[in-house]
Amino acid sequence: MEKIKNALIDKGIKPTYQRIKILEYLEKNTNHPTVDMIYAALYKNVPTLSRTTVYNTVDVFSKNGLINVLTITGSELRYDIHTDQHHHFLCKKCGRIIDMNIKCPYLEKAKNGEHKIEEIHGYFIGVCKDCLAKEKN
Amino acid sequence: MEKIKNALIDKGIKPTYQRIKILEYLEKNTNHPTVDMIYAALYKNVPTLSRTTVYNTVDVFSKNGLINVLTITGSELRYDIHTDQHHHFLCKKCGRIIDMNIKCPYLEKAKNGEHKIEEIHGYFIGVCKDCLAKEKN
DNA sequence: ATGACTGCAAAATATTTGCATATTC
DNA sequence: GAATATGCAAATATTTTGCAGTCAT
Repeated sequence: MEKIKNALIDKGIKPTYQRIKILEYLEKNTNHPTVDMIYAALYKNVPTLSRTTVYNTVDVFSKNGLINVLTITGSELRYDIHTDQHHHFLCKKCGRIIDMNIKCPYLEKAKNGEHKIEEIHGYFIGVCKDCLAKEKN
Repeated sequence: MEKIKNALIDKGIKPTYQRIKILEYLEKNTNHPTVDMIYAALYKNVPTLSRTTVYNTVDVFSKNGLINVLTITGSELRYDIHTDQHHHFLCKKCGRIIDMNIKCPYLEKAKNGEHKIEEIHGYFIGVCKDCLAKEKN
């Protein structure tokens, strides 16, 4: 918890109790949670927590590059601890988002174009291997 | 209009007046419109048109591969006539979505992985060249 | 102490659903 | 004529906003 606190201070973000808990949750849960999943999980231990605070906090975190925002499902935003550039796979059966470790030098090259590119996102949609296995039964 | 009608029949979609008009609009307007943009534009000439019908129709079209769904902005879904695989650039200043003609064989290779991949999406976020030019003034 | 953060309730926005009517082949 | 599509109104879900009170340094 002290480590997370310092990570926030380093970024110039005031390390409030709620923010530390939210960042802690995002570091432990790499399943790309929604705001509501973060809220529901933390509410048990932090009953005064408000959804508004979760919205505010993920907004602050993403503006400071601590986390990424995924727009992949189209119905809600999902959040992801910022690590090395990676892509995502959305299973249309179970709804899980799975990390894909693919390097794509062609996308990187686009940075030399006429527009100023700040973020690169890649994602795939299909059926994950677990759901494929279930289908066979 | 007859050509669009036949395109729908070919896909096994009943070519109703509303559907023809919506597909016609999407062919002419490659600016990746929202449902509301489609609705507002067509409402002038088709006053009985309902937003529900536009939602239904883009759903039918995307399921039949006539159009693509873009989740890039996170606040609403946007639609794009299906052409060759291409990627998108979202300008965070003006909100425009611009087509990027980049081929990325590395993303294609992911199809050989353990998950069944049906769609490949890539997008970039940044500041477009027009907004960059304006900033300099 | 002061400026930033939190949390509640209400609002705004986007999308979905139920159902009666209309349209297509 | 049967099946499908349309359109309205109401419901749902997500996210944003205004504001009063609280907390961190």
